[in-house]
Amino acid sequence: MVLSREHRLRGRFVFDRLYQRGQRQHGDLMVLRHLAAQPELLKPDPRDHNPHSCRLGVVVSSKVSKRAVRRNQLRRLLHNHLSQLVRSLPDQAADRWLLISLKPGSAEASAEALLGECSQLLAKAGLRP
RNA sequence: GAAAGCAGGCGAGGUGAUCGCAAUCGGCGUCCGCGCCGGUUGAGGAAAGUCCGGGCUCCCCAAUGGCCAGGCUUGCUGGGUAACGCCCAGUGCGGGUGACCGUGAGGAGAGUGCCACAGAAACACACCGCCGAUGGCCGGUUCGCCGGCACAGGCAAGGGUGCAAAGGUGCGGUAAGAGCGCACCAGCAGCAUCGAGAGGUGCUGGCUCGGUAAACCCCGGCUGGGAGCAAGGCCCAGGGACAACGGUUGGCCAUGACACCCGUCCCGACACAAGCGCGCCGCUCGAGGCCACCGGUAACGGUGGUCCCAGACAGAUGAUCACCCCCGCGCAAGCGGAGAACAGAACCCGGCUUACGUCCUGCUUUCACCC
RNA sequence: GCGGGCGUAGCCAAGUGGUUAAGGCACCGGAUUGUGGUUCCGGCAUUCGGGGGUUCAAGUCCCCUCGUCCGCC
Repeated sequence: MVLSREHRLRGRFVFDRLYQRGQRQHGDLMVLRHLAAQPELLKPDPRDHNPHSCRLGVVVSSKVSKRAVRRNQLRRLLHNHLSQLVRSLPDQAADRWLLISLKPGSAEASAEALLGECSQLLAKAGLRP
């Protein structure tokens, strides 16, 4: 299951704002940045109907892995996980922006470790199942 | 049967279901922004490395032609191609028992440079050595000459050095020797002949020339230069008013022709910051794929038919389940296992290189065994 | 997309085609000392990232490749 359009972070200004002002939760494998939603910064798209929905993003730089296939796998794994989480917690997640950046070394970690740490960081940020 | 060589194909098996993503088509609805429903399509042989060649776009050389400079791993011959440093066929050389494979393969007889150590000498020679026929000296003499010395001189066979010592081996020849003569081999030149050519074969000749050009270089060949889709174009928001922007990347000649400044209203999402388009096009139909026939040894070409096959912009192509297919165990029911590896489009093609690899197919060689 | 550099011992590194590839730190052994440090002497068995080629000879020249760092739009 891939993130749908209304749950994706889109536009350069959105990412600039998250990097500058987002609150950070650090883990061993990744960094979580989160922020209250500011819908006016989103890249306008007429097909996007819910500006207040939860917005998610996953960043996997080429320092994580030099091979694009591995980066795609990591992105899909986390997208799947986050997509299910957003569905299970619609109320807590509304009006939140979340950005996960993987650190170098996470390419060798197992799927369980990555998803476990992801849930842990989300809990620190206030998102508990 | 084993080992090996070559050529070629394939590379997320098939069907269905559920939840999702991207593009597109149709229908319905619409507040004209879009929504819903249904259909279709959705990574690769290397998409990679970026090592070459192009297409396309803009800038510069005014344009066209030419010359020079510069550049080029361009370098046997003939062909293929839009082009190539690629491909095909052949020649020579090298390797392998063989099938077959490799090949940067012009010139050292234009010039310059280098050839460490060793060695006498590395475009030039005599250390050890051989001889001393001819001269010279000494002795003898039957006055013909003989013996000795190694002074002049001759030689480069043998030894030694080295990657390499100037044709090799053998016989003759000689004072000793030497292509000095001869036979064979290798090389060179000329002639004849075969071939489209690189070259092959044969005959004759005089006997002879170190290596290195992936050292500089010479010769032949090719070539306008530069930037790259973040190219570039369009729309407008806006900006500037004698400033801004452009005149960026070789020279010369035909030709009067590159300037002591020139041109134009200009720039344009670029203009101090803030703010203002996270705009549109380019963007996928192409030297295109597949099939058949014809020409060609082949690379490839021609004709006809047929198909439309990713176009994102924080960037899609994913997850789960069931059955069938395959393998192992088992009489069977059934149980267990594998479907991988290398790897992810970003303007597009043709090559090369590298990574990976299972399965399959065909042909051939060598060895062993049987008939 | 375009372009550039680097790779030599555990670390930092020098190296006009020609002996056995400088040097420093570290490490090891020995000497000196009652012991340790300092000092002195000796050592470090380095496929010069990997493969292939040219050459009599390659760390050096040529080609391919791997890793790594960086620049510009």
